[in-house]
Amino acid sequence: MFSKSCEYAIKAMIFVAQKSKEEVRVGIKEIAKGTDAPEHFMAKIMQDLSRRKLIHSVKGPNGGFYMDKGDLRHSIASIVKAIDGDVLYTDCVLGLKVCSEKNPCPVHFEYKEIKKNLIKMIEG
Amino acid sequence: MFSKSCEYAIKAMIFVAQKSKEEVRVGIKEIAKGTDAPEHFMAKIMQDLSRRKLIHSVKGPNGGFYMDKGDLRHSIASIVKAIDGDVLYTDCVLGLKVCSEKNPCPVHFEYKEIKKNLIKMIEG
DNA sequence: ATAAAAAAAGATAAAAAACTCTTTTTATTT
DNA sequence: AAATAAAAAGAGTTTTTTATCTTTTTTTAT
Repeated sequence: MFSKSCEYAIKAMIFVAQKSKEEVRVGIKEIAKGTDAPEHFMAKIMQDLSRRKLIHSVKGPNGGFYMDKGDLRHSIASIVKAIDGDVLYTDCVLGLKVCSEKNPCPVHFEYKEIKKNLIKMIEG
Repeated sequence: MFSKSCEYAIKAMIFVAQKSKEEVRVGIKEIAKGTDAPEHFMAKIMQDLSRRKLIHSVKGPNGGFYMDKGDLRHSIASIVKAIDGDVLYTDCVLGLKVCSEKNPCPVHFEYKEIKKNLIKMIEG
């Protein structure tokens, strides 16, 4: 459903969110350990999330990642969009290039409902 | 959601199913063309499907792939299971290793319903 | 200055996708 | 029957993508 990167990103955001409630900044090592993800891979993902303003970071000693009030309001959907793009929103489940209301794939209309729920889920 | 192989497999099965209604056997080339998939990659997938008895094949001149009455009754689910295994059935959407009723991920219960519908969709 | 941290760039490894070549089977032709 | 050719089956290689690791740079508190 989601890429590895995206799964790690979601885990990391949840992890940092919890720490941020305690007003604590967390370093990449701690995040990697707390989500059992490979440290350097996670580092790259955190950079992405920070570049896309889903999370805050401060460099230097005592630095680390944290989320402010605004960041905490972000949905899982915004993480997914940031990392995987919006394929979930736009693409046919069966991967057909031509799949639309007028030219539907065999599961088009059934999936339409499911997709709606999926989106509701990650935006909730 | 599904792997490329799986998407191709589904397309191929639909393609062959249509032809089989006309009592026609189709060769790998025709299948590849009809689904715009790479021919040799598709060949491998068709071998898989045939090995797993989801489709029939005959070698030699005028040979090709076809589906009998029984094959036509197969659901998309059986194709997915044959190619991708049953990750869809068993794994956590967020990819958590520990995710269960007792130890649920943040979307566990919401996804539970969605998964039910997804399964209904591909088994229908 | 020093050291601790993230940011950035780029290399390597693993997995998935795509391709090539060889073998086996079998209907058709001679 | 034997030879031929058409097709799938199978084994193995290359390419592409995704995931992971390494090294260097920048920032900043001490």
